[in-house]
Amino acid sequence: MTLSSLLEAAITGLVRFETVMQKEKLPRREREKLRQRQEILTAGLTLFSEKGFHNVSMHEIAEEAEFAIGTLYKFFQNKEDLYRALVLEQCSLFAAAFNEALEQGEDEIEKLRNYVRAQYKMFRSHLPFVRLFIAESRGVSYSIKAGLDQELRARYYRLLEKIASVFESGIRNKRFGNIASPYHLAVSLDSTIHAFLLLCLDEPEKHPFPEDPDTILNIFFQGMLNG
Amino acid sequence: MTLSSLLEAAITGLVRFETVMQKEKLPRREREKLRQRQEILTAGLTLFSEKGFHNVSMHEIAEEAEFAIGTLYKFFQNKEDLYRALVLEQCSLFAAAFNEALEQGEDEIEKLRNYVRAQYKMFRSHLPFVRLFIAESRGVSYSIKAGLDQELRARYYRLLEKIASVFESGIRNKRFGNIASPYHLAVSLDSTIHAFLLLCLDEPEKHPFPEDPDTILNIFFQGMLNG
DNA sequence: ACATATTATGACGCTTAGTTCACTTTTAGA
DNA sequence: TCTAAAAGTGAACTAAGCGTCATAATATGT
Repeated sequence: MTLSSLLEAAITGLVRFETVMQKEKLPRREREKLRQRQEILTAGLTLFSEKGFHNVSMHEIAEEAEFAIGTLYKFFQNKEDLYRALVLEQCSLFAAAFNEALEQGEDEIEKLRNYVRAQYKMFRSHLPFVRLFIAESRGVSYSIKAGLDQELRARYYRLLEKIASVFESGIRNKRFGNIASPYHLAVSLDSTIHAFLLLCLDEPEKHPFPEDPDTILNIFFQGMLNG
Repeated sequence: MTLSSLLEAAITGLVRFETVMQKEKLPRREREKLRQRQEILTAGLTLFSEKGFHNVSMHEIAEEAEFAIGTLYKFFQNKEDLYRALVLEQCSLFAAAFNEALEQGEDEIEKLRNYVRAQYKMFRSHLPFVRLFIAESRGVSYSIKAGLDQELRARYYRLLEKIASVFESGIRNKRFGNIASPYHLAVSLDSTIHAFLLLCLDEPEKHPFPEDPDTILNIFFQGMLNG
């Protein structure tokens, strides 16, 4: 397995990056390179999340990562390439966590609870990336969007389908009432979770994220219409 | 009433811009200036929404608006100032429409229906701005964020409070069950509407926005838990 | 019609930042 | 130890675009 195919796999979301780094027995030099690459990405993440894509220069990233500018260009074709790699890698972590959560759990309700928990957990443990992503995953550059947004959007739709399939299965076996299309329910649940996380990001003490996932889920589980 | 105070009012969202332009009897030259200003803003909106803040130059805006660059600087201190004015003006239109919607309607349910309808209506009639806002309201530049984001966030929180008050009143007079805090319900409803609109923006034929507002509202009105 | 004030213009200066590449340093094998 | 290849470096090149300001055009009042 070559370095580039490993990177490819990591980027595609098949393998977690850490796993790649630890498990595979690459020649020492290759492992070293991979670690350096990672350090550059980390520096980039830090800076991008603090100041935004357009307000961070390659010089800054180089300085933060303690490399010369030229070195960055040994790893990444250009600034966009670096950014793209960074975002895709992080997104893969998120995707893996969410997919896993939706597969764990006895019944549909438990799967959904796990999903809410996973969102919160990833959110908390990856704040810089969350900030970066929320801030400008969509607005960075229309040329980046072309390559990156498409891939990410496709992934997001896949995730929505997966959530929808949980609702669908719950409706099929009568655990849930058939109050709306599974897809609509998925969209609604997911956006609600995000909204709560966003508010929490803004002012954690004013809008704390509910510890109990049912605080959110009950909005969907219990109807509010009387009479 | 001076020009600047009128602009101030328009920006603060107290008066619609068109109203300002038509009703008030300003000296001819002043009205002319206002129209020119508006033309520049429109040019800016078009370009920003197509290419994003950082990929549009002042030269381009000048060309699109058919003015010389220097002229833009007679109206706006700099590029950020222009952008800020643009966003605030558009946001005021949205705020006015949403607030009005939430005030019209016999009961709480009708108010919420009106709100959903208003969101869709504004969305459809202001697509360029929607695109711009979604794409990079947050990621433009951290210096803009400071001034603009704060103001807009405050407005958004006010809107959420207003939606929450509708839920609260509905719960108080027993029309709604007390299944979650009014604020949580507001957050959830609003984010759901946005999510639907967003999907619709991406692929209108695949994710059409539901004509009937109850398609969305029923997710909240009718609980889905059986047994 | 003329003079003066106001407004519009766009070539140019200056800064910033992405990228390159000739050179230095390090590594690895003979 | 020596040498060739690989990796690392950062000064310098280049491009882009913001904002200025001296000048031209236009409007206003006499």
